[in-house]
Amino acid sequence: MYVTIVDIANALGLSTSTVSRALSGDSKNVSRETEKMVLEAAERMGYVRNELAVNLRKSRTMTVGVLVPELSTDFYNNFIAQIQPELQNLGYRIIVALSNEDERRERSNIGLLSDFRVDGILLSCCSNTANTDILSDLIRKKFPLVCFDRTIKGLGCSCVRSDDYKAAFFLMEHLIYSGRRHIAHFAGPGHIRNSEDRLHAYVNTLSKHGIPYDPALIVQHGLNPSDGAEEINFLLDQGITVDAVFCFNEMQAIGAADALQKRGFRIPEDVSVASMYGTTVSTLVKPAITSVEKPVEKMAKEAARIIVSRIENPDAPVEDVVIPSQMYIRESSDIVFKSV
Amino acid sequence: MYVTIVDIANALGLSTSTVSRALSGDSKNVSRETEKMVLEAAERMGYVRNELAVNLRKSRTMTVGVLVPELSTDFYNNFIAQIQPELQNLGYRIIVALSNEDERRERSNIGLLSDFRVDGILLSCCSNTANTDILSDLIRKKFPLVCFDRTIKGLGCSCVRSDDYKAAFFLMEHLIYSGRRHIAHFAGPGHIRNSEDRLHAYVNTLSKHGIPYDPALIVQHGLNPSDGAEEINFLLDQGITVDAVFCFNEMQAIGAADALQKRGFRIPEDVSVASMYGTTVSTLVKPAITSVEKPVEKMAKEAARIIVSRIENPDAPVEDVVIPSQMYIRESSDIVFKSV
DNA sequence: CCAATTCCCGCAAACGTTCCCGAAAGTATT
DNA sequence: AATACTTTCGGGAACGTTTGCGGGAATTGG
Repeated sequence: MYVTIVDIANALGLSTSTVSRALSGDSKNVSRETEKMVLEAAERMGYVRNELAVNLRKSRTMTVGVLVPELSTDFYNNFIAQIQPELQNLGYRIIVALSNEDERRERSNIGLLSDFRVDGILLSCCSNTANTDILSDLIRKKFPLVCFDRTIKGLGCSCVRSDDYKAAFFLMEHLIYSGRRHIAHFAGPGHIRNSEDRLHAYVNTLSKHGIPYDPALIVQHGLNPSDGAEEINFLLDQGITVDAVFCFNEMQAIGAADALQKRGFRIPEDVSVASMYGTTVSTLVKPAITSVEKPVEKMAKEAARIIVSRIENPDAPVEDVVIPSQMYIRESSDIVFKSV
Repeated sequence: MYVTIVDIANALGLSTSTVSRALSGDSKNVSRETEKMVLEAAERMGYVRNELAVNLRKSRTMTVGVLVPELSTDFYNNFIAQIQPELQNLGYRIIVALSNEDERRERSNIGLLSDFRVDGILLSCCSNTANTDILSDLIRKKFPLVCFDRTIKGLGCSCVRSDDYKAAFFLMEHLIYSGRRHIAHFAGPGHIRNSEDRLHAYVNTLSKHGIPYDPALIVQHGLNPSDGAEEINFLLDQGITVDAVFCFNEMQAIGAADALQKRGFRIPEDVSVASMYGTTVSTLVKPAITSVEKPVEKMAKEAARIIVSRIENPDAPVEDVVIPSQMYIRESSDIVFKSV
């Protein structure tokens, strides 16, 4: 079906070695003329090189697997869109696998990727990844693994993440400076580092500004708009006073804002809403949601750099790069603007 | 680095053939005991089978390439999320490549996928795909290729798409039945079938209802919110009367709605806005945008079925399945509701 | 007890490359 | 003119697996 270097060699009366060398541009081991001849024949005969055989021989695939929990968030598909050309420039292709926030599928995907002999894996674990045995196994074997965005504590692998703590801190200070005292926090899934960082920031910012910390204001439920609505209603139904909501993600914030408006609250006059890591959706919605944005391009660049450095040198030092985010104050919390 | 069947064979004093057979469950050529022995040894020694070698030997990769123009739209990432388990059930894995709406990258990605010897390609071409020579080449070679969503006319390959014509038709009738006569159309990129179908539906629905067709009401610009805003402003600045906007996509519609409101128009009282193929964003925005929704799961199911049928039988008949969509009337055009 | 099956298993070739090694010829150095 | 080096090429093993073929041992039937 396909034409191989053997066919070319036969057609030209050369050996496969020479053809192989000509094709891979090993110019100092093959004469100008034969090289040209081979290249032309290859073109004419419609040769496409079989990467399978190359990889088998070289035991490298020049491929990195990107394993993400989902693709529906802007962050992940932007990240993938950014990292692909980045790695392509470095000579690597990517293969994307997704776990749909299901730990079992995450495990099976890791198996799939290593079956495929990818040279490295870029991982953002799913929200309920509990047992990290396969991961530590990979790391022990010095397999190039780098975590991004959602990282796991105590796993001795390189990771690139945004500075959740600082971002959450600034967001909280913004709310506090605009006069809010009863700030609810809709938390994220328990064990991933991001949730913890944000929660710590929440607590610490309150204490820094001498605002009493009330555990009842922290709700942990889900990540969708409907969850956000439920969470705010849960608080209000108990008669708890809330003048600001600090959400784990954009979707929660949108749902909460909607529910608040339905109950007659004005945003931001009565209640401010802010969220971590908004995307374009935050700007399209009314009111537009105040949020911090993750520096996707930078994260992709760093992740690409680190993974190939690990691939090319398994003993490269473990890196933990954190990349600062940018806050965008929008209508949902822009009290100063409104009061002017 | 990795343990192979040779290692297992040596450790057990067997031949590689036997080990291979035991591992691949060829139970009638290997005794119960040896099979058990091999399986245990494999487990114990941490054997993972090298798919590269398998594929080289079998000249199959059990992989289908999914080539999409982008990942940021809900449709594409949903499609991928849906098709992955679908194909996994059929024994295939997927590798995702994206062209970023760039024809050159599309071409190079097709090269990449065929280098990789994927068994088939699922393609949604990018908006400016002009020369289809490589595609017809693939088809001529009986390479399993199926187009989805964005299809190209005259290419003799199987495709699965939604019924753009009918969907656009119903959307238009909905606008007309609610009393609209000056309906603008924000068109899509020229040569892809979808744009054409929608435009035809636009024209035909008007004529069916005896509404004069005014070319000035058709604008073709871009696909983003800002484009939608520009397009509506372009019309209004000329003094053209518009009482409804029929958009190619959701983002245009959101931008247009926003621009209309900024100019003091009420939606839907003064102007209705409707769009093809909205996603959850359409429901989050205010006003929520009336749209038709693509049946992603069904499309993914069909695409999976067709591609493997072609892989397993290259002479399978060419199929062109169209899948009906569902209209959701939302605030942006819900005049009946408002007037009651 | 012999012939015909059946059951296991090993041998070796094959998939399409790459790359080490050596051969032959030419070129430069002494 | 002998030596050393360079250039160009072919031979052949190797990557890890599958699989057709053949053969010896065990089982069966008469």
